[in-house]
Amino acid sequence: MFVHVDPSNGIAIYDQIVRQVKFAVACDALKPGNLVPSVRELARDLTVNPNTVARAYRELQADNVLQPLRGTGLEITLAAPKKCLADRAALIRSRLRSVLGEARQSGLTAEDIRNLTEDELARLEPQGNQS
Amino acid sequence: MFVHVDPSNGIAIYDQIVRQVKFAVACDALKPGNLVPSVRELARDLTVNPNTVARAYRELQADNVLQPLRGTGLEITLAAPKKCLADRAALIRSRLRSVLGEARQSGLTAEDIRNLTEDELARLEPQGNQS
Amino acid sequence: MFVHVDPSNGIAIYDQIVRQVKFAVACDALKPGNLVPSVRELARDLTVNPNTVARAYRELQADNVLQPLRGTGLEITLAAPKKCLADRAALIRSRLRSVLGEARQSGLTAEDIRNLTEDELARLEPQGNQS
Amino acid sequence: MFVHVDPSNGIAIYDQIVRQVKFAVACDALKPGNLVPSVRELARDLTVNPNTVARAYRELQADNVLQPLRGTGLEITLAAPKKCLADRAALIRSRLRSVLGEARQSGLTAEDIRNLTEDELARLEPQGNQS
DNA sequence: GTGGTCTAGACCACC
DNA sequence: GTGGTCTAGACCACG
Repeated sequence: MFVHVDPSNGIAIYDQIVRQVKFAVACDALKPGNLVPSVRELARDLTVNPNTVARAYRELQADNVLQPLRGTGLEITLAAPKKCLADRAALIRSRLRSVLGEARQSGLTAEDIRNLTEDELARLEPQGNQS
Repeated sequence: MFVHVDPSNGIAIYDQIVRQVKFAVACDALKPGNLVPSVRELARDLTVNPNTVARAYRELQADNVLQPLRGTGLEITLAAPKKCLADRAALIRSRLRSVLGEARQSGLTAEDIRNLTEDELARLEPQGNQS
Repeated sequence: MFVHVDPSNGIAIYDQIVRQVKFAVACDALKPGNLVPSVRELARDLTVNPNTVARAYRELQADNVLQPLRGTGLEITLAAPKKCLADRAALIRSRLRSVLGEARQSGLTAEDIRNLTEDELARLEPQGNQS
Repeated sequence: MFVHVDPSNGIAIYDQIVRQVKFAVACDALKPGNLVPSVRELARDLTVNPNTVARAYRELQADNVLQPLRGTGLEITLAAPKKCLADRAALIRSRLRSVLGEARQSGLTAEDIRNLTEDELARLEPQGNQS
């Protein structure tokens, strides 16, 4: 299963589902034409209210990531991978911008920030080396 | 005045006040022993309910940034500057870590991230050049 | 129900609630994962304003005793029992120290204090014999 | 001077003055017939609002610790020493009772409490050995 | 239903 | 004048 939710981490559950579906699409774990689990099935697996799953799927349809397949379920759209990758990149860029802006405001020099970044990149290398 | 709030930016008003006071302390704009504006005065200036300001000040007391002088007002504590600087640094480090982590997960190479960072730093240079 | 408040005993109502919840946790009457009564329910039971209960619960969250389950309620955290027991012990130790210090300052001998203590312990024995 | 106030320790300033005068009387540092400093003088020395000192003296008169000496000032009454000692003893007894009660409620045995008490008494011995 | 935020207005003790 | 507490009632997002 590609979704896990934590009801006590502050992020809305429906939003956790939305993000993880998008992430799975961005990673090619879900490809266009694949069916996502039914609302009831996913709700049971996550021990979550079906309304919550339905809301997540509704948002994913509004975002053109999912589309209904008449009488069958919801499938990943053709446009989804491109969209999810773009969304993710835009999100990262905006978060990076905001944290760098705050860092500068706090009096860190550009050099300080480069060093911090290298530190953190070095910590990340060993594991997720998808580059 | 060192506080401005935007009631429609998603962040709770009381929290905007908390953050800005801490920021002002971190910047030495507010020093230990200084009195912050009274609850009523700040509420009037921000056209916000006094309870909202009081809540912000209460949280700042819980964080040991403000200290009551009975019948007189609230003053910045001696420990505040150290605390606010440390908080700010820790916050930036953790946010940087999380955004870099996500960037790597999304398949960006360390080099991609360095380039993105340099782009954003270059955009920030002209203005807030406090380094 | 594990909370009773006395609006006229000098201690703020929200603080009475905070203390009693912590006490209930320290006594294992509330265990990690248990939900506390909803803000509105407890407010009704105590015939107190919901904001007052909400404030108490907010402080308990700040103290890492309660944790929100979005849309569901507030649960006792895993760390709560340890924290509440430690808090209580530390509180008692510090109060005992301060009263003994004052007693000595007032010219009571160690023996006087021992006698006073035994008197009071004897008065307490019959009732709350939880030892 | 026998009074020191800390405006930021949570206890009302007027109350700090009241307590310290009573304590000085209980210790024989102030004896019946001694004059206390004038309101203005004490207010200047403590850099405190004269109203605050006046209020403290008013309470001390109400408690029959001070009495006006026509056109001269306020003097310690004859009854003051006995009263201050008794007050202090009563206060200590009630605080001891409350902390012991809480300790028992928390599950400490009488023996635990005796040990705690001995520990704290031992810590106090070296210094204030007025017994 | 749940908690979170905000407004409005009251009363208190303290300086 | 100051902060602290409490009440009352509104609106929001979430499940």
